[in-house]
Amino acid sequence: MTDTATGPAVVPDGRTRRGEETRERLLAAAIQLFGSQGFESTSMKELAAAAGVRAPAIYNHFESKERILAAATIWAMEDFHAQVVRTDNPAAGARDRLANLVRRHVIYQLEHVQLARSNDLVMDADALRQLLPTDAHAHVRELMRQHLNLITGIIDELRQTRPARPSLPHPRLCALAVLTMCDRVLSWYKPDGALSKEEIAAAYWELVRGMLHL
Amino acid sequence: MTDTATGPAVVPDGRTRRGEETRERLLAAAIQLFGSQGFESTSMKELAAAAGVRAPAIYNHFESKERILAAATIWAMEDFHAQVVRTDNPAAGARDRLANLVRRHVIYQLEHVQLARSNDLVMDADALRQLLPTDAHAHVRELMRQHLNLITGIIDELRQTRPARPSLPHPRLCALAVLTMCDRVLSWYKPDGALSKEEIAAAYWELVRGMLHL
DNA sequence: GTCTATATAGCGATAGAC
DNA sequence: GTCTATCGCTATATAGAC
Repeated sequence: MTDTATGPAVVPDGRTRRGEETRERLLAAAIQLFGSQGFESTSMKELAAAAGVRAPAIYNHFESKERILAAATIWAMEDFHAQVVRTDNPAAGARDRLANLVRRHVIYQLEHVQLARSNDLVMDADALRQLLPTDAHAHVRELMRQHLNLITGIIDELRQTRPARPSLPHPRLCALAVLTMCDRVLSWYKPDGALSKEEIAAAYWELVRGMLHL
Repeated sequence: MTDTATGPAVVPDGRTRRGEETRERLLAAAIQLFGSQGFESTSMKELAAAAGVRAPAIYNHFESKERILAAATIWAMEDFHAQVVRTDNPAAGARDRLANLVRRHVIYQLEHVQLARSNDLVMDADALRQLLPTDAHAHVRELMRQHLNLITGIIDELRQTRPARPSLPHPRLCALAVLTMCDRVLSWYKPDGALSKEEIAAAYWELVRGMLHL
């Protein structure tokens, strides 16, 4: 039917209701399977089974496997952006804004493991990014750009309000380092560890704080 | 013939010389292609073409596609370990040792892009790690463990020699953060930037230094 | 919308000549 | 050791009944 990421603008009637639910189950399954196994290693048959249908039924909702990747990626990126980036309060102090952005980023990764892993897989691998249709590619890049610009601006503001140590790298480099660290929290946090999510986030902020000499 | 990573211990005679060269070209092609496209997206035909042979000839050197991944991964990991980890001088001061480990790690990533990317792909993705035969998996894990232990020990030593800020996270957490940052340098360093490799490495050390309050 | 059945293509891997 | 030819299988995607 449609393969836009945000879904139809109209409220579905009874006739299309089951189709909508299947579409959503397919998207959820895609995020789960692509994130844990990778895109190429997941077959349409496997994906369909995870959503409770047969493989050909997928094509009633998405025109190709790549379009499923695009829809799932955009959905996951938008969710991250809404919960981490858009909750920033520009009226607050720069230091609090950065602390909250780092904290929400880390907590998000820990609370949405599969979703975050799915995002990372697409963000990291050039190969996967090339699989995305150009419109989805542009959409995702724009969201990443906004996030990076936000962090860079805050770090820049912090540097101007206090006597910056001259050896500290350029704000954009610092912002990239912070984002990279937050993105990769799942690669070293072991859920069986003794630390809670909040403790991990606090430790993370402590590291970032030191890194930027705040 | 054989698919060990280190190659045969004897000097090859004239008869097997061409075979050795083909094997090495296959390994180099595997690192290049797996690193840029991913394992699943690279076909045996493609791999063979990059090495200048036909697909069936691969099976004279490796018994399966997974064994190529294992040999290429171990080769790349050993190379990294030899150039970054084993060059550590235990007699030097802790701070210099850490600085050099960070610097060599960053420079290595920048100078061996494809190789590093290949390593990262295997290290990060659980899916890829599961593709490795168990012996290769154990080998790789042991190298990673040694590296992490080395960094952790140095950070621990640094903390004991100076009045540590109590809020700083556990040495192992700090070590993981440092390693993660170094591993991901390629995700944010754009080669078209104005910074040289040495400048990138210096900026990186500056960030790590601040993070650990050194 | 979902199904069974199928088309079409490419995959990893093998057989056997040279 | 490398080749041509091919096997057996699975992949994505489509056709048409319901």
